[in-house]
Amino acid sequence: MDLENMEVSIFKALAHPIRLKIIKKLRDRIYCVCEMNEDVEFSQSNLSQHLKILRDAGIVYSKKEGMRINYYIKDTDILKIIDNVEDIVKNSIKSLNEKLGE
Amino acid sequence: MDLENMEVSIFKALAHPIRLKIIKKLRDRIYCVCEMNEDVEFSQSNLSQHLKILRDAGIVYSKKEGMRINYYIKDTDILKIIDNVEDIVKNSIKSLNEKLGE
DNA sequence: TAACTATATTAGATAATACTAATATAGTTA
DNA sequence: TAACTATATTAGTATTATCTAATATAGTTA
Repeated sequence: MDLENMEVSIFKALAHPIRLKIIKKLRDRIYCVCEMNEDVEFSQSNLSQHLKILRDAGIVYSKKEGMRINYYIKDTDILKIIDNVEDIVKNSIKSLNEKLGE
Repeated sequence: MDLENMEVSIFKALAHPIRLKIIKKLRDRIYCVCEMNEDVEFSQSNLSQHLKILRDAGIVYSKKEGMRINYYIKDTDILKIIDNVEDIVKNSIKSLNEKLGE
């Protein structure tokens, strides 16, 4: 796979509400799959598939620890991207509100 | 649309090789649609549809200038994200090569 | 070793996205 | 005003992604 496609596959991995939520959770601390499964509205197999997509994109990795499999952010640089996109959205809403208030 | 979904729609917009290529072109200078169409392997309507997706995501905007419609990066903060993802991919390849060389 | 726990994988249905070809729009030049 | 240029939109098809349900794996405890 070439550079361009690797970049696209990272964006694809980020481009889903469930996966974005998972990454944001892992920003704060480690989670095992069972914990993630708790506060999630969809099936266990679906969560597992999303985790695989994140693993394949090189964004997270998993480690067996005791009974559980814990997930970690692999490349914390990815968090910069998340921060950036959060800022972009917040700013675009802010400037929209300013326009409406004029 | 809530914040989370706006973030996802930005990532979705970035998650396609053609659209990523368009954004990278526009990083350097303004392009009209006709120019973009030239060095592109797919149909004009397809390009137009991708441009619409980028417009709808708030990443680019278009302006009629003379006969042409020129495209611009709307929010240059988006370029930081592109830069970040390029770095992430380059670094991951670099560290992979280092591991192989050990 | 049987039952249990935690997680992953597969198969198949449904939904979303991307593509091409055809058509529409709107401004321009002959 | 007819033909032309640049771009957008629509319709239909093909491809890809997502979801659920079922099944598999592998370690653990009774």
